[in-house]
Amino acid sequence: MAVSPHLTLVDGSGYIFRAYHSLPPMTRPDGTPVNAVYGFTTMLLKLMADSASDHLAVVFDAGRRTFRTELYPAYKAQRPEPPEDLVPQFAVIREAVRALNVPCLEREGFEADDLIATYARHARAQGARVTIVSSDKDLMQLVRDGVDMLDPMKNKTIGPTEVMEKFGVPPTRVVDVQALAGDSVDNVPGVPGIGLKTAAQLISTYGDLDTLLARAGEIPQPRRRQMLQEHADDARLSRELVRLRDDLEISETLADLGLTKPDPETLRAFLSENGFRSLLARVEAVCGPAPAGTPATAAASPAVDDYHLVTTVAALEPWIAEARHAGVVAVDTETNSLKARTATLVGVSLATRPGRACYIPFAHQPPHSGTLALDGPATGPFAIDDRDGALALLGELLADPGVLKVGHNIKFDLHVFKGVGLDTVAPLDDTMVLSYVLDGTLHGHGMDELAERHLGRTTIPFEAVCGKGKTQITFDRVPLDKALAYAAEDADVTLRLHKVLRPRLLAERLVRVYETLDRPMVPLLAAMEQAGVMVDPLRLRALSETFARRMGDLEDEIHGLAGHPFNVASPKQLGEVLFDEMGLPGGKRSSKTGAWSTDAQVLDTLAGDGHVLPARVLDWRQYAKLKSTYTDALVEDIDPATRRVHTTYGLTTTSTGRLSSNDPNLQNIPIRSEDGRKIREAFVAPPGHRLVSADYSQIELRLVAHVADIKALRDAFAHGQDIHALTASQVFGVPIEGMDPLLRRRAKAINFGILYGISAHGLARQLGITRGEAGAFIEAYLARFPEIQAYMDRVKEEARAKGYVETPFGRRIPTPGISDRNPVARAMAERQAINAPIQGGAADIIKRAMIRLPDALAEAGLTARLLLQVHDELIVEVPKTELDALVPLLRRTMRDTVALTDDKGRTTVPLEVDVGVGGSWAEAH
DNA sequence: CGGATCACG
DNA sequence: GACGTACGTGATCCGG
Repeated sequence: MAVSPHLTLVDGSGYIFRAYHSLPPMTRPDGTPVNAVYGFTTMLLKLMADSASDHLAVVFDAGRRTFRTELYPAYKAQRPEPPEDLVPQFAVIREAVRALNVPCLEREGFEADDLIATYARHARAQGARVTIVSSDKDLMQLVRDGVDMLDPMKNKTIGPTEVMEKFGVPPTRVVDVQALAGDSVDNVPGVPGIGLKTAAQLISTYGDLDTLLARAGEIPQPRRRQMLQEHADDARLSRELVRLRDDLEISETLADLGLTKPDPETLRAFLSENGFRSLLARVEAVCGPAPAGTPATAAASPAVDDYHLVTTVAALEPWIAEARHAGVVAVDTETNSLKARTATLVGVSLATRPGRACYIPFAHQPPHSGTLALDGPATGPFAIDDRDGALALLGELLADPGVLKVGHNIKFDLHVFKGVGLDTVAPLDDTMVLSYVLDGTLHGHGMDELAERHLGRTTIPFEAVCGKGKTQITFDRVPLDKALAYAAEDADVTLRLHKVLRPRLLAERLVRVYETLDRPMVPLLAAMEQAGVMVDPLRLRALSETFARRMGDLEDEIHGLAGHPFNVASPKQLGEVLFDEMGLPGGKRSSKTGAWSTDAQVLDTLAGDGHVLPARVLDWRQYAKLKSTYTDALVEDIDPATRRVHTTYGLTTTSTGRLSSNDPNLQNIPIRSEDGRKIREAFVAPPGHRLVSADYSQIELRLVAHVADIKALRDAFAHGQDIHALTASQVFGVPIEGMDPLLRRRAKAINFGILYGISAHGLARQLGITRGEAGAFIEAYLARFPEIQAYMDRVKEEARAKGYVETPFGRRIPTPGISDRNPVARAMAERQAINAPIQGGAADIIKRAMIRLPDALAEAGLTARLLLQVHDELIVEVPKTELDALVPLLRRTMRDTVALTDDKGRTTVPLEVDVGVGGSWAEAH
């Protein structure tokens, strides 16, 4: 059966910039930067593997001058030059495309978009389907029946519906809308005062641009009418600029663009030259099997994986010996649950070198069949012959100081091993943490994703082994042959990832961050999770009842006020009651869904105007939140065996280096409201103990004073002054003595704004003042503390030049959006870049203190233990008898483990720690 | 499963 | 008055 051809056209420039900005700097041995080359190559390889299309071409821009710059010299004139380390990569990327045997299309005097339009038209004429790979909105005008787009950023297909969402008109009218709205980034003039929304509305009303311009006199709004009449020629010019030319002469026919396998030797040569060793391993997959006699590459591994099932201690012994001999072993556990602390150990896999691994079953069930005996008697073995003997051997290996244990998210395995009495796993490395330190949140750190990315290997998905949804089985029910293939691969892949990632630490100067900040956190967090915190269920249940009663009363009152019952928890129904039925003023519709907004800000304004219903809903919401998220849910999270709640900390989740806490989240337990704070009374110390809470005072502002080197702030901190009052006195020119509390509150908001990468709008919103007033405050602030502006400029520049920013301790935080063409997205990336070293620096400091603490406690002979971390606060459980010794020790450890110093080692800003003690968290705080 | 809302630092 | 609003998280609920 003939299948219609399918042509994929890749917007090469978009791909290049995406590759460049999504990867940290990389260089090949001769110093040439290659991060964009590498990213581009992997993206194109992935596209070739995933795409169902049989024709492919990559289209490039040929230069800056095009027929459009002839027409209108300002067009795209303010585009910044590409980063200097990207320029030399353009030529290499064209080499990459050629090495992959993919045609490159480009034409002097035209943009890539025009070639794409032209080739798309020809392909359609020959009955082919077309997919354009790009996230450039300018290409959306080409979408039609048989032509769609693939946005590689979001991995999302763009068809007529998506174009309609973006522009408010069908693809055929996109150029008209763009002609009216213009584009400040590309210098397309458009008509002043008309943006995307208005343009779409006008075009929808009048049909097309020419009709609109002809009938502009009918526009009711005087200003809009005048603008349209005065700028009609600008609109026509704009249309010529944005409309793509699809009538270029073509140099290749559709047949010339047919997908062909690359020549393996050419491809190998290219990959070797650029040092893409991990990609070399994929050449066979891309080009077909290598001819006999091809020399093995550096990343060579057995052609067939050497995986073994180990069911006797006698068979296990040589594996342990092999691991000792190698000095490195990858370890992975299989369990019947994702709750590591309580999971049953089902099996363990070990990998001793790439491609060689074993699986030791500990608790597999006999195969399950509906009617017994139908498959004959179940035959073993389903577990290793001598469980205790095997665990003893394994325990020695795990504790052997001469053997590095490598795991992927090894914190999970530490809990599982602890569950079978194996307490010591050291030394250890974690490939998930390595990946996080190297690449931050540029991509996920799951093993499957990393295997694909770094090894070009598609791993067996868990669901392929255990199924999913209702029919999912636990791992102990998986037949041993499948369990072996899955589990051994996990250990194998972990070891291979370690070989790729560990050397990058040194090359990219991240050894210190990994070794002194994140790796030591792994066993420490495991111990904190294991310890848990004691929670009093009676206290929580009593609160639940109180909250339920108040909610019931409020609900009755709300329904009465509305005149009928409705679901108060439904923002949709509430919005209809408030704005459609009651006709209250001030309704805002969300731009996305068109639903009425009913958030606290909106309700608070209405309540302030004397409306009772919104005020009651605010109260109801507070109780609903406290009850469902905390008092009800936390009771369920108490482990009956320990009577404690055990959270799980995320070490590789946040963009800045902070921890996260989940299942349950113990980093967002209420404190700001009176009712909410009561929940902390349920977090208690066991009999004979106390909880101690110690938190850093103003740590992020201190970091600002340090990184931006602000003399006035440094002095204020050095002298222990009230920092917000000082700010108010500087900005508003009032004395500190007898200050108006309103001014101090405003200064405090400005200080927070600085941490967040201040904007007049954000500050205005926070303080309920006008944008102009907020702007004036910021101006006054920057005049008083001029170093802040220099810091912000410096950070933005660093982000643009390197693609990342750094904390004072060397942690790298990628800033992928920093050169985004969309000014809103770019501004957000800039604020993130400004905030990241501050938030991340504070995270580094508390991590250092946490890592130091167990040793400090041991040296002092104390048994107190760390239970919780909440970003700038540590909660420790301590026997009453140790209290007097612990409090000063904890304070000193947090305050003095890390010092903020200048390049001569002098302290720039001191740290301070507030400590509280009590029988509950509420009391201690 | 995405969006709205709201708890924390 | 075009664009959309401060930085970083996770849990719960609704509604398609």
